[in-house]
Amino acid sequence: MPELPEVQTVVSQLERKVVGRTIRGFWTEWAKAVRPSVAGFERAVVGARIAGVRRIGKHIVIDLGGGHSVVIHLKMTGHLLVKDRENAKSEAWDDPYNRFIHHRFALSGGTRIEFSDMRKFAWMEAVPTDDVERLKSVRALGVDALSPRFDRKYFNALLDRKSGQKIGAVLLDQAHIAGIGNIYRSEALFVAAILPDRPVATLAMDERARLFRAVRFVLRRAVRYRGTSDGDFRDTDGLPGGFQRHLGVYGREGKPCPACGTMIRRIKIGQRSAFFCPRCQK
DNA sequence: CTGAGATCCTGGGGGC
DNA sequence: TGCCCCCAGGATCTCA
Repeated sequence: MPELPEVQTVVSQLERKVVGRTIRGFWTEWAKAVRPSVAGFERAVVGARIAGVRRIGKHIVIDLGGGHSVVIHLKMTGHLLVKDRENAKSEAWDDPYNRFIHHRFALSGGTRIEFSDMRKFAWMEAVPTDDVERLKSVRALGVDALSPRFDRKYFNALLDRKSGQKIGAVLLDQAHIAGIGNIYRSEALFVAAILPDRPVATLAMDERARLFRAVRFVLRRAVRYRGTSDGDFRDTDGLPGGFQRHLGVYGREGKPCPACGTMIRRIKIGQRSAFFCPRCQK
């Protein structure tokens, strides 16, 4: 599932491959995912030059020369695939991703961006660039987990406010810290050696400090590995990431903890699975 | 403010 | 082998 590291991987690759190109055409077969409407979207993007690509939490923002931006959320199974004349026949484009291409951008120079999404939860919206921050789903975000604004002070103030909640729930809430999803909340808590259902109020100062460092450490490391392809994440080349080989606990229920060999367990926190080692994490 | 549950989708896994 | 059911998951919305 695309979380911060996966989205950052896509954004970095798009920056390299499509900035400077002009959008020549747009096609879609799933209008529900296109806002404000297919016609409005087309008007904003066709003919515009791609000026830059950036990330806000798990959102991808493609800034266009004409004063508009395209905001994209990949949700669980969205993929952006960049195909050009050289790689169009690559084996990496095998199913299943090609089967679920619902939108396609034709760019200058024969390049295409194909948007595949098996579950059809992903969406994109064309808005004036000045209004990106005012988009409801962007405005609702807390501080990005890898931005300098996410610091110990912010984290401490947040935990002071959320003392009654479970730490696993706080990490997942995008309104507090943007970018952490189900994979990296479990991984960060494992690295910090803290149980996911600990009430925030029970965390000692050294545990808070450890968790803050663990969040940044895990996310940065996952970005370096081009994300986790536990399920179906693929980068813009159709290639899986590499961080799944370095997961400590996520998706490993019943398997031995890499640190101590104890069986990894799973519980529900905030309606979602949280994985942990009952021995390493306190 | 908080948490629970439903919703949006569809492939895949488990059970029979 | 085949069918049915349920689950996964990000985010939003409604309801208690």
